[in-house]
This record gives sequence, C-alpha cells and structure tokens, in this order.
Amino acid sequence: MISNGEAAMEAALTVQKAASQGLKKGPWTAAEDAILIEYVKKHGEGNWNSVQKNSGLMRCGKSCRLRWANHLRPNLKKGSFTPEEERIIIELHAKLGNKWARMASQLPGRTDNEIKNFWNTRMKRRQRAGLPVYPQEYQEETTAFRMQHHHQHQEEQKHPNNNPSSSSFSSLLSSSRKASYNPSLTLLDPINFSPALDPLHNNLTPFYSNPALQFKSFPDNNTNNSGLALPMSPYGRLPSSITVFNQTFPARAIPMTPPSLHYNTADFETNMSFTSLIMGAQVEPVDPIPGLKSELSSGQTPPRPNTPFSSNTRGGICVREESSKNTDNDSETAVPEMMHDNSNSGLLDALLLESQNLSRKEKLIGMKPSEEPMDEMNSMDDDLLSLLDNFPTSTPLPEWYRSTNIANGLSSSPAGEGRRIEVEQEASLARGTTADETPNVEWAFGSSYWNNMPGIC
DNA sequence: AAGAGTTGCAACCGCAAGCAG
DNA sequence: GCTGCTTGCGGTTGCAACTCT
Repeated sequence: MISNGEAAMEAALTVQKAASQGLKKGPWTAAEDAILIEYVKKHGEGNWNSVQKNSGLMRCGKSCRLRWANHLRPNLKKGSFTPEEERIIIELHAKLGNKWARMASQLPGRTDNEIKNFWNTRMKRRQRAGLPVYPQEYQEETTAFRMQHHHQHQEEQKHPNNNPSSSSFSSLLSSSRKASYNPSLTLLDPINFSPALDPLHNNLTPFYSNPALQFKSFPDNNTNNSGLALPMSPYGRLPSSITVFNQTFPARAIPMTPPSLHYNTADFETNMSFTSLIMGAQVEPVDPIPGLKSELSSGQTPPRPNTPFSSNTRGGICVREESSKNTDNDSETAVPEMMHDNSNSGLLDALLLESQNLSRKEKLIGMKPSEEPMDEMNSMDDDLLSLLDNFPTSTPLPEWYRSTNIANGLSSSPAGEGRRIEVEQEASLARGTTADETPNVEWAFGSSYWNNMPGIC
C-alpha cells in the first residue's frame, strides 16, 4: 500500500530522473566553463538551476554551483597549500573536525573541497607512516586549553547570571557545535591520554586521565546487563570489568580515533557526577600486550596493516548512551584547543570570527535527536571495526611543525622536503622513536596493537 | 616497456536547512 | 503547518597522472 505522499514522492523522483537524463556529467570542458563564467557575469551568483534554462548549459544547478565555487570564481588560490595554510588547517581541524566549509571560510581563496581532499590525503599518509593525526604539541596544547575551557564552563554553570555567557568565547564556540549532535552517539576526545604515560605499565588507570571523558555507561540490549564503555587503549588490553564502589560493571572496549575535539557538554556535565563516582573505581588489572616490551626493546615496530583510509569512519570515541538520557541534549561543545596566549592570538581571533559566522544550521537552538539511537549504535559496529584498521594515520609534517620537532639540520627545510622528513619519521618509527629521538609511542604502535584489543561492543 | 598499485583531485550524491508561497 | 525549490555541506567515487616493480 503506497500512501499519497509516497506516490507523489515517487512521481517526483521519476520526473527528476527523466529530467536529469539529458544533463551532462563528468569533467567540465573549457567551453562549458566559459558559458558559466559568462552567465555569472550577467546574472550574478545564485539561482543555479536557471543556468541551464538561460544559458543552454547542459549541467544541473548543483554542478554549476560546484564548478563555480571550486574552480571558476575569482580570487581562488591554485596550487598546493603553503606551510602556513597547512598549519591553519590542522589547527582548525583539531577544533572543528570535518567542518570543511567553515575551515574554508578561514582560508581565503581555498575551497572546502580542497581542504577536504588535503586532509584526507594527509590522513592517509599519516596512517601509513603510523604518525599521529595531530602533532604532539597540539595534543598538549589542546589538553591545556580544554582544562581551561572546562574550568570556565563550570564557572559559567555555577554563576549563570553573573556571567554574560552569551558573549563569552566558550559560549560562542559552544553555540557552534549544535550540528552534529546525536544523543546516541557521543564523540569523545582521546586527547586526554597522558602523553607521558609509560605504555609498559600494567596499570591502565593513568590512561584514563579524565574519567569524565573516557568512561561512559551503556545499556546492553541483549543481556540487560549495563556496564561501562572504555576507550580502547593503544597500550594494553582493557579490563573486562570495572568495580565502582563494590559494584562491578562489565566493560566494553570502544575504539578511539585521533581527536575530533568534539564532546558533548551535557555529557560532560552529567558525567561530572559520574566522574566523582568513577574516581573511586578500581580497574581490573590486566597484563600488557604480550611481547610488547620485548618488541620495543628490540627496536622493532609491530606490523601495521596497510588498510586504506576510510573517510567515513567516525572520529572520536564512540560510547553507548542510554537513550533515555540527554534526550533534550543540544549542547555538544567544541573545545578550542589552543591556549589564550600571545602565540595563538591570531588563531583565537580567527576562531572568534569563525564563531560569529556560524552556518545557519549551527545557529539552531536544538538538534533533532536521533530517531533510532540504538539502531545507530548497532550500525556503528562495522564502523568501529573499521576504525581498528584505520588508525593511526600518517603524513609528512608541515614546515612549522618539522622545524620544532626534527633534529638539527632539518629545521629549515623547504616545503619540498616533506617527503624526506616523512621518510625519516617512518624510519624513526621503525626504530621505535620519532625523528628527534623522542620516544613517541602514543600512536606509533600502529593498528596492530589496536587490533589486539578485546572485541568491541 | 608494461602492468599493477597508489595518489590527488574533480565531481557527484544524499541529506538537511532556509525560505517563499 | 505544509510543500516545493534552492542552496550548502560532508561523504564518497571515478579517474587521470604518477610511481613502483
């Protein structure tokens, strides 16, 4: 039985399909470009669907808009990204995640598509080399800024009337994070790993340096047995259970990707109480990965699967969330990763500007909650599995980063030396160290270690 | 030289928001 | 409030160019 609405929809699709059959697809020709440029000169941007009618160009409006925006509009920069642009992209991605259009707004002359392609390429490279997605210093700065942001956020919560939060930096950013919120799927940030953590320790507790961000409760649909979800440690196996005040919960491993820097304010807040709870938790001790120590000491790096990067893998830590919780949650918050210091004032200015230029969807007060939260979580399983194979990632480091991390003599290398640096870093990883001989085990273990994790959810 | 594999980019697709009627 | 159209965004794919064996 097909409803009227469905029938209408079907008819519309049929008409649309028929109409689209005469439209050209594929690469644009110079002649087509000329027509489109001429059209825009006459009529201006917008109303792209009328291009075909008025100019005879056999392209759909979408295609015209894309071609104009990505290739034909004036003031577009061509060529590869400069080291400075790369730095900005990394910073913005750390803050915004895959918000390509918003990133593009901070890079004049660059398109969202360019940035997206750059990032995905970079991710692939870094994955292959077993390098972290973000430079180490970013992770540290981010952690510091998050601490500051969290403190500020708490103050705002304590004194909502005394604080003009609507104009505060954090609130600006907070308001910019509505778009991707899904109460069933909270993306947490693994950046809070202790970077100095000794991976050879048996005790996993330090790994979860911020319990509020790392532990989550979950219901178990199959067994009715709820438990705690833990981020998957790159250092060792997870406990099978966690004891909180003499009550033992089963633990589930949840994979982590490099930081998306998204977390959910409401989750964070609700988990503050959870934090105090978990502070008294005892994590069941587990053995480190067999052979890890010997492998490291022998200078060998575990083999890494060379799986292709899948750009649809979701970033962050995936946690199960009781569907009854946070149903009115609309406060996913991006935490800026940089400290309020002089060195980053330019970035902060950009962030403020960016925050004031929120896209329309992100100006919304609330987000529609997921209609099938648990279904979505179930569908996450494949994604989670793929995550195990897809991280860490790898890419040559930009000049600004290399200059501070690569050994003397490499610091002022031109941008074209990226491959050389990458090779050196890969070689260093094979030795179990970074190029400057600083042990970098944080992500360098490669996904083989992640694959040794216990089964996920 | 040739085939296989990889890379980088351009373009497409589906979805969702904004907006006008 | 509903509907249809337009626009924008992010994910994904296709393919030419390049590199490797």
